[in-house]
Amino acid sequence: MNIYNTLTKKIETFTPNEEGIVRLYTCGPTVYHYAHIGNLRTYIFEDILEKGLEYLGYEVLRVMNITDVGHLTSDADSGEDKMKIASAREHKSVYDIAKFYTNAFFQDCSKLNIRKPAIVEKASDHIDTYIKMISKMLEEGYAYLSNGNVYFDITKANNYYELSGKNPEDLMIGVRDTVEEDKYKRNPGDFVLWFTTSKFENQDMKWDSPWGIGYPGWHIECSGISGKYLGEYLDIHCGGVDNIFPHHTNEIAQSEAYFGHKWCNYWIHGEHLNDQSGKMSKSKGEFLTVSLLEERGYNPLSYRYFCLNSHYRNQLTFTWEALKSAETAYIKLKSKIKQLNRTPNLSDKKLDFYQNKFKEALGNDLNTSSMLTLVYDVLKDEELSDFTKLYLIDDFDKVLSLSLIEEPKEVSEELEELILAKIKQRNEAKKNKDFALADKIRDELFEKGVKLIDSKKGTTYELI
RNA sequence: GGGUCUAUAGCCAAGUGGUAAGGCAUGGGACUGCAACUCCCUGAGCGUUGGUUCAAAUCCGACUAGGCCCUCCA
Repeated sequence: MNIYNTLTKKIETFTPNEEGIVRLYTCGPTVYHYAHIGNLRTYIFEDILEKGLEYLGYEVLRVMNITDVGHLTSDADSGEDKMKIASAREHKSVYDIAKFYTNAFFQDCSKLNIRKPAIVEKASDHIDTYIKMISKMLEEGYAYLSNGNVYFDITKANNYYELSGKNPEDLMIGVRDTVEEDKYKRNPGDFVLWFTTSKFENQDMKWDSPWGIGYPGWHIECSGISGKYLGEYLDIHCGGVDNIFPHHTNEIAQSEAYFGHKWCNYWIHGEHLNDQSGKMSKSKGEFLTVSLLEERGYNPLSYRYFCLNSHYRNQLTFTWEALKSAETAYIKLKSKIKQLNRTPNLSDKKLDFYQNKFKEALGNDLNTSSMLTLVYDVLKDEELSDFTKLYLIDDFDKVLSLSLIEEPKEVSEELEELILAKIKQRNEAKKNKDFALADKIRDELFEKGVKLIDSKKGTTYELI
């Protein structure tokens, strides 16, 4: 499998540390609000990555964190804590907020056929791990105490700017006006590992530590959780592009300082979903959630199709028109598949050919667009039996997860009898040119969720 | 100011040096009592401009436009 590595800025052949096994860490959500569909785009891409690696025969050990604490708007000690804001907004404790939005997040994922990672861990459950790491970094001189907080000294890190490709001299401190310089830092780029003093004295989640009562910095949680569950050598770390700097940059600094060696070989980042005015955010424009799509009558999987039709490293612009077009395509595709004859008749002919093509597209930096095209190619291939087509599409759908093959709905005998009688009655009416009656029967059945399909072979029906 | 990415038909989009996948939409046709479903047909020379090459959408340079990042973000 070839994949783009942010660390080297090149497409590389993927080789895990241990043969056949992939240790994959994916940054999870900060659970202070509903996820918008832009957030979810990243999880769709990670889902494809995980399932794609499995398709290629790897065993994937995947861990995701839930950020429920310590996510300040900045390390410069300004701004506000997101969890705290949500807590005040909804008059709930931060714990309830976290629980509520964690559940909401996984519900959204489920609607998009995003598999929940086997290991999902809350940041607030691993305080002892962070304390252990921070203590060691202090002992070894990577970190220092200043004004009650523990900071990481980025000058001690090996190649701190490698991932982000930034040049320290060119960074503009305080590009955003809300960021104030923290005079207690040794270097402007240093970041906080543990807070005991901040502007938020009313922080609800607090723990005792060797440096006083406080809470962890945002970045340490991922290093801590990933190290605890996946060990010292990580194969792949994923997230959205916005995490490259500073979050992932800081994770590398911490983890490598703590472990004392190179930590993660591949960094893969998903691009953003934009709206027509640019980057999608929770604070401006429409707040697009999975629920909103559903309210507007869309199947969430149409959104998944929309994402897969593009590439995870391309910025994608969301418009309702584009979603509509994706939904039409998705419905048509499923409808074509539905017509395939399910009588078992598997031929090996071209099976390998298509499966290899699929692996090729997958291995080509997750070319989901080409993977989708292959579904269309299979459907069009006259040399394949219907059953073979279904077999291949089912196989591809293990990765695509678009629920392309629907099990036919069960029809009770009574209902079937009724429908067949109605169809017979309608055919009589048609024969007698009583089209009013024929249409009436069609409409009545439609209201009961039965759609009639007229073809040369006669009239059949399908449940909707 | 620095960095980085992108630019392919009305729209989404593949393309990784050998002469433009696929999807949606459009238009035409078949089927139908009408309709839905389905099927067939239907379109671009790849932002502009230099260069490298026998050959460039694909490589290099410049320009233009746009997105994103530079301590909140997926």
